[in-house]
Amino acid sequence: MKKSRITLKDLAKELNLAPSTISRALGDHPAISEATKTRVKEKAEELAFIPNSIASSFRRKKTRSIGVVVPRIDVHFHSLVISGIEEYAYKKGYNVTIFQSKDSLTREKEITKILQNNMVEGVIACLAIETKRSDHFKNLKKIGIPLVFYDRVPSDFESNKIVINDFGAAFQATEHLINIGCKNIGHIAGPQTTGIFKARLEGYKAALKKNGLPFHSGLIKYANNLSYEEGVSCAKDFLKYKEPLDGIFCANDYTAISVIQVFQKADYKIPDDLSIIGFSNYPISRIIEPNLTTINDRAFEMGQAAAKLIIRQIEDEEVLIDSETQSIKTELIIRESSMKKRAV
Amino acid sequence: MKKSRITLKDLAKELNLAPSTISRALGDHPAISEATKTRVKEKAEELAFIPNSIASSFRRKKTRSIGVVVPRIDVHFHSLVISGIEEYAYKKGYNVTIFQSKDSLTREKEITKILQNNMVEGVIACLAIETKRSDHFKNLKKIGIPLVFYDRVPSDFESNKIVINDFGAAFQATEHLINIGCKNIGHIAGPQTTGIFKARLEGYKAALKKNGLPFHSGLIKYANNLSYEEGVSCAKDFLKYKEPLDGIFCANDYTAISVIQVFQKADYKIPDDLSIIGFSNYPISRIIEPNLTTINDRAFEMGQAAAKLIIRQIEDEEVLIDSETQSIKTELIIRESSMKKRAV
DNA sequence: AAATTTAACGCAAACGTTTGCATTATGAAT
DNA sequence: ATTCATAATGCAAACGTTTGCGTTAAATTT
Repeated sequence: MKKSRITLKDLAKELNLAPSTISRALGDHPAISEATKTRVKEKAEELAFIPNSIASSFRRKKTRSIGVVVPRIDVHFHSLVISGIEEYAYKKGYNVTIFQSKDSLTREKEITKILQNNMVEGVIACLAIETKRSDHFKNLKKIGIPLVFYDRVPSDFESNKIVINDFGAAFQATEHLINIGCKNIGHIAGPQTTGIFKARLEGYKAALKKNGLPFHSGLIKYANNLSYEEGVSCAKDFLKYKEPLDGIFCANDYTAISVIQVFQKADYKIPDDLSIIGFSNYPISRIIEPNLTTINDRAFEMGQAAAKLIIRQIEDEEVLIDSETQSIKTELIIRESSMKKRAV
Repeated sequence: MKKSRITLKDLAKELNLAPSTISRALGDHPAISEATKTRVKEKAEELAFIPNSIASSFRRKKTRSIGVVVPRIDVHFHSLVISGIEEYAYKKGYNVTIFQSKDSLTREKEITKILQNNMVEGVIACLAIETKRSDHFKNLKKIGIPLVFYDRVPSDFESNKIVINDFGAAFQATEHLINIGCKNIGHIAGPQTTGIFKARLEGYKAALKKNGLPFHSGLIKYANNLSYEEGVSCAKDFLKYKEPLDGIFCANDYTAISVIQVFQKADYKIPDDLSIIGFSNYPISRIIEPNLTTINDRAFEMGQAAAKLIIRQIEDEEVLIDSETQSIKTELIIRESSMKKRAV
């Protein structure tokens, strides 16, 4: 098990050169002649020399790795973001280390503590649901570790953010329902303690208002975790509403699918009697019948953008920008669940 | 940005102690008196001392991190495995660094090369689809890095593996169809170059054979990537089969759902006319109507088992076991798609 | 021919922590 | 009073790489 591996010094001895020369030769330093460079590289190849990246990291104080803190890896949205991060980071020669907070504040605090150990050069994070105050992240920033948040971003301090325009997307979705002729439009909202769900609700309301549609509080159902099961119960409530709904915009796809199924069982024709729109473009949305109209939140691209931003922050010597917020363009994907056959 | 952080030496000077004493005090070494231990710890707290884990890793040759190589992070199965890995690793004080091969052999080779840089103490991997020979992983093993494969494991060299009994699970699923009265059972098979799909096909065949059901090659459709779309086309082929099928076992959930939808459109009643079973217990399987009977492949538990195994290998001084294969128990989840209303 | 530049490489320190061994002080045993 | 064990701490090297600066020899200029 314990093989002592070849070091740069070994190479040096073998070639009768100084370690510094080896180091520079392998790093293509201009002050080394081409001749010795190839000599060194050949010998390195021959002896299967593998540089000790830990020693290197230690010496230059650069680990070329970034930490990612997500609520849960197995939530499709986050796995897409991570994929985007890895994709970009890999290209740039960075590797990514993952932590899941499991939406627990305590665990998130633990993680931020761990991340202070010089392990990572930058941190990308999505706040845990439980997190209201993010001082633990401030500590990271304080010791000079660049920080980028995505999706659920802190509201209590300035920082780099990758977000989508939840308000705009919700507005667009709701207005689409209005445009196809819906008059009684409901909304399944997420927990209002979280900014993105608040924004989606506001977008919904704004679209109603702009188009002169009345708004009743009964048209909104609040869900805590937007699970499929919660969606079912919200949908059943909607069924009992005083007048029949003809459109529902849901804060995510799972609840939207609940609505489809519940209303179908109640003999509603989708989309003719009721049009439905979800949020996130989960794989299931193009499989469920009718296919679900939804918002493509471009999770993968968010990840890429986050990685790009954090790496720029890491590498730029002179950071002039104190903080930056990027809003990724969303897209309304219109599918069957909002295509009425009757003319409008 | 560039704050020079407090080091262990600084602490030592501050307290008029030797660095070695500080190190030992913080590490609760028995040879240090309780008095100085608390003195040191208090000062450390006061000055917000954060140990430099890179320096530590460098000195002790232990990084406490494990590398994970997956085809794609955003495939639900893998994100669940990663979640399981992170969960266990985190508890044990390890962190996990993720790489995606994107199912490309070249990229996988690049990654294994990177992983030789002393960065990680162990590697957990699932082979890329393209990978037939896994010499690049042998290199890792050669330099003493413990290796654990999961799901798609190499067949060309001995190594630690976390698998499920694909044969047994397929056998159980098929036999369940037989038990509820199916006589003409089809199978949508995955690429036969991959061991797990081969085993699922074999399990299907074995169940037919054991129960005296005839087997026709027309009962099997081969898919390359088992996508939803491929499933649709396989299902349409099945519709044209000389005699009507009454049961179909699919190598994954997506194709099973295609089958449900295609046959429903052809006015089949599911499960009465046709019973269907998928594989993997994807979230969609409990949402689609009728709910899909499927195999729980326990991805999360596989991840946990892989992490447990790799950490044991890392920490055990005397590794007596050369290689170990763990087979995780699967579970047939019976849902509506295989519950016939007529008695059998 | 002497002075100066340039090219190529070596020296040695440094990064922050850990650890085997040595040292000192303290109390116990002879 | 001396020896011996024990407890608590210090010394210094080591881990492998990088880097500023010094050195040498060759090439160029005056």
